[in-house]
Amino acid sequence: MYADYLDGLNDAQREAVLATDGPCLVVAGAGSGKTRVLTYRVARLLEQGVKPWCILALTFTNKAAKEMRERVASVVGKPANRLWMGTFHSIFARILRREAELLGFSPNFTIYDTTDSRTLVRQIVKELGLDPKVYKDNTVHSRISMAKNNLVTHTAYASNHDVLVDDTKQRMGEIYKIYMLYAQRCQQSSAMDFDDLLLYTNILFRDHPEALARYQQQFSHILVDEFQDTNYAQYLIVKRLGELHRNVCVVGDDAQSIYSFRGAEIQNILNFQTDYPGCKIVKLERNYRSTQTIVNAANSIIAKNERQIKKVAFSEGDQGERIRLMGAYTEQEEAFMVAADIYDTNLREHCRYADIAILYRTNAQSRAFEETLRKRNIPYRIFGGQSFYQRKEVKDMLAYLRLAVNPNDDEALRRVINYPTRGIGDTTVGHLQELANRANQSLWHTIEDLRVQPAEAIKPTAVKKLLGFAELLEAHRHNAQTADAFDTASNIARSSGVLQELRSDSSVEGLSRLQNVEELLNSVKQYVEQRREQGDLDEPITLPEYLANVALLTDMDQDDTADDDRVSVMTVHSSKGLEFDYVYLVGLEEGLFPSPMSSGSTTQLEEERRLFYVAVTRAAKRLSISFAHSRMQWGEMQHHSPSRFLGDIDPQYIEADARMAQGLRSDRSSRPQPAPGRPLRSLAPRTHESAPATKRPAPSTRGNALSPNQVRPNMNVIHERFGPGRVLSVEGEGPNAIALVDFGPTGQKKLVLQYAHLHSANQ
DNA sequence: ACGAGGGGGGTTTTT
DNA sequence: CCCCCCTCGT
Repeated sequence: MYADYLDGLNDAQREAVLATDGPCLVVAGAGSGKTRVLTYRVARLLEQGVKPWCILALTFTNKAAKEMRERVASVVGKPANRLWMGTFHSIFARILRREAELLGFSPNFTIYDTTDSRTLVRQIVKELGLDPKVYKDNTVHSRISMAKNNLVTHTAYASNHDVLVDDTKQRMGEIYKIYMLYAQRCQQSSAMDFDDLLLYTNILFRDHPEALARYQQQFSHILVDEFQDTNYAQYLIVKRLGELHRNVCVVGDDAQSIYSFRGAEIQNILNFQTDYPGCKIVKLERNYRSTQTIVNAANSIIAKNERQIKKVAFSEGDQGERIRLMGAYTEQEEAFMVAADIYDTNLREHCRYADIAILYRTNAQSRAFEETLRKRNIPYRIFGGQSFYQRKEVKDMLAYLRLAVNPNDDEALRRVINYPTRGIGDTTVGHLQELANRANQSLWHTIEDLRVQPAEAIKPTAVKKLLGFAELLEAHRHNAQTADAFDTASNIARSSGVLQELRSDSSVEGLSRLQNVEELLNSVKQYVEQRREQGDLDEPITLPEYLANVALLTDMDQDDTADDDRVSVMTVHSSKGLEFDYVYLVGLEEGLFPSPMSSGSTTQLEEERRLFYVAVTRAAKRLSISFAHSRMQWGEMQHHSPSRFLGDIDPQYIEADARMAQGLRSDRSSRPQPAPGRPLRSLAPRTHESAPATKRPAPSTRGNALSPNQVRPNMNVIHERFGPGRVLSVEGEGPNAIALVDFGPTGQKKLVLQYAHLHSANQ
C-alpha cells in the first residue's frame, strides 16, 4: 500500500484515479491537476497488483514522459522503472526494433529526422528530372507525411484514384512516384522516418496477428495523455492494443487541440464515447493553476468555438490582477518593454527568472527578445528553433555514428562521404548513386561491390578513395555493436578526421562548432553513465542504444538542471504542458496571431483561438499581452493593428497601460529606435545599471592555455567553463589528441577537445 | 575541389 | 531580412 495519496484530491480527480476498470475518458482542463491524476492512477493500478510492464502510458513529449515517471517513482519507488512509459514514437520504435525482422528491417534501423527526409525528397526529385520549384521538398514531404499519418502506404497512394486526381489538380501529379521511390530508398537504407514509426507499427499489427496478440496481452492497461493530439495512426494503434482488455484511459482537453497541422484529429477525443461504448467520463473542471481573472478570460476566448466538449473551467483562487495590455511602436520597443518589466518584476517581487516566460506565435519573433535580454544581462533560454541536434557539425558527427551502426544509411553516407574532404567529388558520388539505383541497393553496398567488380563509370583512383572510406566505416562496425558507446564515439571522432578538421578552424564560429561536437560526445558519456546507474551493470551501453534514443530527442528535452534560473522564451506550441507565474504573450497583432495562413477556414481559425487559449492558461499569477504597431518583415516596415483576438477577451479583465489608454498613434511609428524616455520610465524605473550578478566566476588562472602535448594523465587542470579537474587519460597525439577529464564532486567526466580552454592548475 | 559571390525564395506551429 | 542553393571562377 502506498501512502494516503487520495487525500489531497477533489471528487472528480479521485473518480478519475479510481475508475481503473473499463474505458475511461478524462477531460482535463488546463491546470486541473492532470499529471497528478495520471500519476496516482498508475500508482493505483500497481497497488491493485497490476505488473508495471503491463501498463502502457503514452505521451507526446519526452519531457512529459520523464516527468510522469519521476512522479510515479516518488510514490511507488523502483517499480516505476519497469513501466512502459514514453512518447508514441519512442515506445513504438522500441517495439519495432524488437520485431524488425518480421517487417524486413534490421533491428538497428536508423531514424530519419525531418531534415533527412527532406534531403531525400530533394534528391529523388532531382533524379526524376522534376522541377524542384514545383515539387518543393517541404510540400512533397508533408504530403507524404499526411498520407502516412492516415495509413496510406506508398502502394495504396499510387493506386488511389482520388489522391492522384487531387495531386494533378495541384499540378503535382508525380508525387506518387516520389513517394514510391522514397519508401523504397528508406527500406534500402534500413531507415524509418518519424511517420514510419507509427505506420509500420500499424502494419505490424495488421499483418502479424500473433505479434499484436502478444502486446495486447501484455498491456492490460493503457493510458494516453494529450489524446486530443493523436492522429489516425496513433488512434488506431491504441484502439487495436486496447481491444482485448478494454482498459483504455485517455486524458486530454479538446480546448487545447493545436496540432491539426501534423495530422492531429480533434475528432478522436470528441468521438471517444461512441468508439468506446459504456466508457466512463470524468471532467476535471477546477483550475488550480491560475487566478480567476485568467481562467475567466481564457474561457471567454473559446466560448464561441463550435466544436467542443461542454465544460466549465473555474478557479477558486484569488481574483488576481487584471491582464495587462501593452502597446509598443516597434518590435524593438516591445522587447525593450518586456525586458524592462521582467527586470523590474524580478527585483520587486523576488521571483525567480525561471517563473517567467515569453511566448510568441512564430520562432522568427525570438530575435528581438534575445537581443534585449542579453543586453540587460537577464539569463534566458530559447527553446525550439534551430535545435542542437540540427546544427551542421552535430549532424555530421551523428552521421558517422549512424554509419557505424547502419552502413546502409544513405543519407548519412552522402552527408559525410566527402567530409572532411577526401577527394570524393560530386561526379563520383553521382556515378555511385546511379550504380546503386540500378542495383536497388544502398550506396555502401555498392562500394563494397566495387571491391570485387569494378565498374567502368568510376575511375580506379576514385574507386580507391571510395574503398578507403568504406574501410574507415568498417573499422568501427564491430566495436559499435559490442563496445561502450562513448569509447566508440570518441574513437570515431578522431579517426574520421572530423576533429582535426574542426580544430584547424580557429574562427569564432569554428570554435563553437568544436564546442558543439564536444558537447555531443559528452552527451554520449552522460547517457552511458545514466543508463548504467539504473540498469544492469554487466552489459556495456552500446552505440545503437544511444542512437535509438537520441534520434527522438528534441530541444525541449535537453536536461534542465534545476539550479539554472532563466527566463523561458518559446513558441506557444512548445509551451503546452508548462506553467509559469508570469507570462508575457507578445506579438498579438493581426497578421501574426492569428496566423494569416489560418484565416482560410473557420476550423483553422478555431484552432488559432485554442492556441490563444493555451497561451493565456500558461499563466498562473500574471499575464501581460503586448503588440507592436509596426515591425520589419521581408525587409520592409509593416504596419499592424492589434489582433482581433484581443476583442474576444471580456474587457473587464483587461487593464491597458497608460499609452494604450492614450491610444496608439501611427504617425510616430517611423521612429527607428525606441526612445528610453518618459513613457517607459513608469515601467522601468531603473534602466541604466547593469543586471543582477549572473556572471560566471572568472577563470581562476591567468596562465597560458595548454597545448595537446602538455596534457598528461593525472595532471590537475582548470577548464574555463567546467572549473578544476583531473586528467584521467589522453588518447591520440598532437592535434588529434582527446583528453578525458574528471570534473570533481558531481562525478562528471567530460571529454575535452579544446585545449584552448584548459589551463594548468599546478602550483 | 573549393571558395566567393549572386540570385532566388521563404517564414506557422513539431514528434 | 536572412538563409540556402547554385554557379562561376580559381
